[in-house]
Amino acid sequence: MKASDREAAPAGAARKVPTQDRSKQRVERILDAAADVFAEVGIEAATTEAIAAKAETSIGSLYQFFPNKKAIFYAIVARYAERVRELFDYEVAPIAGRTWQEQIDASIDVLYAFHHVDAGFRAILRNWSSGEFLEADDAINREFARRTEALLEAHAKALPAAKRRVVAEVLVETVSAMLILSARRDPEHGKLIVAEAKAMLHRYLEPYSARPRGRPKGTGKKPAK
Amino acid sequence: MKASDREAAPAGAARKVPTQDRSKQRVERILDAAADVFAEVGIEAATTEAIAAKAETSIGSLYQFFPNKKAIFYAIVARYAERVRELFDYEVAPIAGRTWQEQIDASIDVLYAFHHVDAGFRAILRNWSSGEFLEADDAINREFARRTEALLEAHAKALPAAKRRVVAEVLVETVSAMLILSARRDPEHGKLIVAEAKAMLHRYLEPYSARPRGRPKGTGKKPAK
Amino acid sequence: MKASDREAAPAGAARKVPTQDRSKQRVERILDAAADVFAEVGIEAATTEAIAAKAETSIGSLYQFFPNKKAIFYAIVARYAERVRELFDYEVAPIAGRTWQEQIDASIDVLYAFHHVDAGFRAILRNWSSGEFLEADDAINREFARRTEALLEAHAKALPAAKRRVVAEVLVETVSAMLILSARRDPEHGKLIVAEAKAMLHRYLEPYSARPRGRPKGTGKKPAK
Amino acid sequence: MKASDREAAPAGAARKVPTQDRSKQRVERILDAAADVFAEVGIEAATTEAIAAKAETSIGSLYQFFPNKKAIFYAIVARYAERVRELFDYEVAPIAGRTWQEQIDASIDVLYAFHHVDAGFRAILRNWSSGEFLEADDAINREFARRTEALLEAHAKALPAAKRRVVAEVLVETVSAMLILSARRDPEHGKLIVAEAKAMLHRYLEPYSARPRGRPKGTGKKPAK
DNA sequence: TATGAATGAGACTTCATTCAT
DNA sequence: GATGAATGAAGTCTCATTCAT
Repeated sequence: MKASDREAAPAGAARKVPTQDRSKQRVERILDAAADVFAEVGIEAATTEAIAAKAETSIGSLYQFFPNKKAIFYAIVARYAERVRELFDYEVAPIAGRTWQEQIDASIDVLYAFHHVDAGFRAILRNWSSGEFLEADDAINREFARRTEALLEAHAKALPAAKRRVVAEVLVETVSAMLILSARRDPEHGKLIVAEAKAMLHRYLEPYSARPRGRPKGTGKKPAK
Repeated sequence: MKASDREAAPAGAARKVPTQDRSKQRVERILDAAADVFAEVGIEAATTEAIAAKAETSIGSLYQFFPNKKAIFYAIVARYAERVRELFDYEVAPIAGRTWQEQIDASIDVLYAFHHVDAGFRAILRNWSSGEFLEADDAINREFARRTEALLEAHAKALPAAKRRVVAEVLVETVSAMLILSARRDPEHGKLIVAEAKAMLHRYLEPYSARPRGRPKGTGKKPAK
Repeated sequence: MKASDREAAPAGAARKVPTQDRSKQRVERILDAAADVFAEVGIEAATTEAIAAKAETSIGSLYQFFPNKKAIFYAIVARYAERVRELFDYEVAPIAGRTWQEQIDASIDVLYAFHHVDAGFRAILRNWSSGEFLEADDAINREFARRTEALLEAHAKALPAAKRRVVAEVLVETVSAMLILSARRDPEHGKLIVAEAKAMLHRYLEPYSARPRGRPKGTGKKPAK
Repeated sequence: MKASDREAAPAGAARKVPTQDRSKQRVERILDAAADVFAEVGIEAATTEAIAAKAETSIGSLYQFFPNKKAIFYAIVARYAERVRELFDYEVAPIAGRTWQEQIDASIDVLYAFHHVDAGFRAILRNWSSGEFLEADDAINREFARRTEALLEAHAKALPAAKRRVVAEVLVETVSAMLILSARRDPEHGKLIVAEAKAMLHRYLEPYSARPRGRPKGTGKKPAK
């Protein structure tokens, strides 16, 4: 009657805050391993044992830091959200002075590069995701969306605040979908897709962009009929 | 989907072609049930037994028609692809004479309505999906893409044939992503998302649209740059 | 993420009512095996796997009939309660006409014999019991107590109804304790214990026994000091 | 009122705490903690880690003093046996001059009070117990039994020495069972049970009690009758 | 052909105990 | 000595699939 005493642990955070260096490293190793395993077999099919094995740890150690499999998933999501934040801070923020088109392109390029290179990120992003993990899974996209709203506020002054959220969501999900799609095709073709995505977003945002004056009629609405 | 890895059966098609009517009905009942179960608990969490129970059959019978769980998934995907084909044939094809914008909108509306109404379709579309099922999952989107290429051929004469495939893919994945996103929000907000999606695609396709110099009224837009 | 989907099943009854003969037999085999295992290693230490093995079944079959280990325990308890009921019906009830002392003795003898012979009964009776099973464990003693109250009603007319319950409880727990104690000693000594137990209960009940007349002072109360 | 009170440091206590003493304190802390944990979750469900945590030590230290979990259990049993001995020495022995009924009652009262107040004692006493711990478990009852035999020797002169052991065992197990039973009912009802237990034992022992007219001086009580 | 009981690999998780620091 | 991270055997339970009836 051991395993059944489970109490549906909160699953929110690490079970034990790894203060010591060795522990912190081990947690990182576990997360790396989990990202790999998720990438290889998918999130549902990933087993805690496989993760522990790839992390070269015992299953017991894994459970010392994470109360259950879901917690590992959450931790990975959080880590990727953080990585993406950094990516934007270092790669996109510095060009804030350029045109908004350039900023869009830079954002996409940065994400494309990371997505291209990091299988774990691909796995997480692809996973919209089955049952258990559904709650957590758009954490990353929400993070993107928040960023995006801020950018819109700066560049799309013509856009009513209320609409900003919708536009941000549309942008983010579109980029996400395009990254996934491009990863499913060979690199050559994948790049064409990214290029098209950029074009699409440029055209989509054009009417919203702050354009001091001279837009014919310009609310961003299509002229009736 | 653990124990089934043992056999790795071909899984491609029904184990037995149901020539008899009763069999065909039973297969349909199983697929209906499976769609329901997938919708309720997700594809990985769906159990063959639950599917059989909802279909009011025995698992034994289920396995008479499908060699394994994956085959059921494939069959459902195929069935939805067929449904979508029919949907386009009946709802979109008839308005082939209207403007391409109207056709885009009609396509989206039709898909939105179906997606909105059919939980099984939502489940399948959302599932890009975990490991095992990955191979099958864009069958539906490929079907969309084929349709879309045909439409582009008719309307986007300005578009080099080579680029058509990319554009079609982009369109399809975008629509798909927007449907999923809109289903994740409350209906009110979901409709705003769909509206934005339409706007985005209109603007995206504008430059590709056949533009015999005398476009009836123009949109007031000047081609970019 | 399979095993964690557990929903704390009701655990009350068999998961599947075994209607067919083969199933019924199997359930019996499982219960027999469980009783044996419980007897050998104790209830907490008994493993479902050991039970299945001793029943010469697969663990899967075991779980087809019992949602969890606790349910097996409950089922055994219920079965023993039933057995004891039968024992009383066949062995004690027929001598209802004799003196109450003879009925007490017969009851104890019957229980002693069963307890002596059935290791599973010993295991259950001994188990007052650890944590999880506490709720269920005096099911048998409650059954005894109910019986006993009925007997008291017939024989101890002098006893206020309110007190009957207490007396019945005391009787039952005492008999139970004596059986357990006697089983812990060698048979020789064990019999002495049983004899003493009878003597004790005779003397205890004496004042309560309906004695038409001529009891020296008799309300059953100890003479005022 | 935990074990630490037991030390009653010798008058001229050294100011330098010898390491041995510190160890002893730590052992006591561990035992206190273990008793608490046993009481809270049961003996099988108690984990060494929980015990160490409650004792504010590390598991490492715990294993420095106890080779395994069973040893902790044994040590607690031994400690409770000692406590009971003290209880009798301080509470029952002083009234050795009174009637044997009063001594019985006092014994029961003392045990009832301790049992009522000390959850750890309840946990131990209830645990007759699962598998592993079975061997140790009647250490306490043996301690009772020894005491009881001595009392019988003094008061039940009519009782053949050979029978004394049996009677003592019967007494002890009965008292034990009654304590456990009373603890399982609400306090009100529990007290009725204890009262009945006293009555039962009085009547049971009556015939064994030495009843020579000339008991030394009597306590002013006149023997019944 | 249909049924559903039976199977058992394998998933997740716990916890007594060890051992490097 | 003290600490607590690490270990991994073992436990409970699930579920895809088979096969006797």
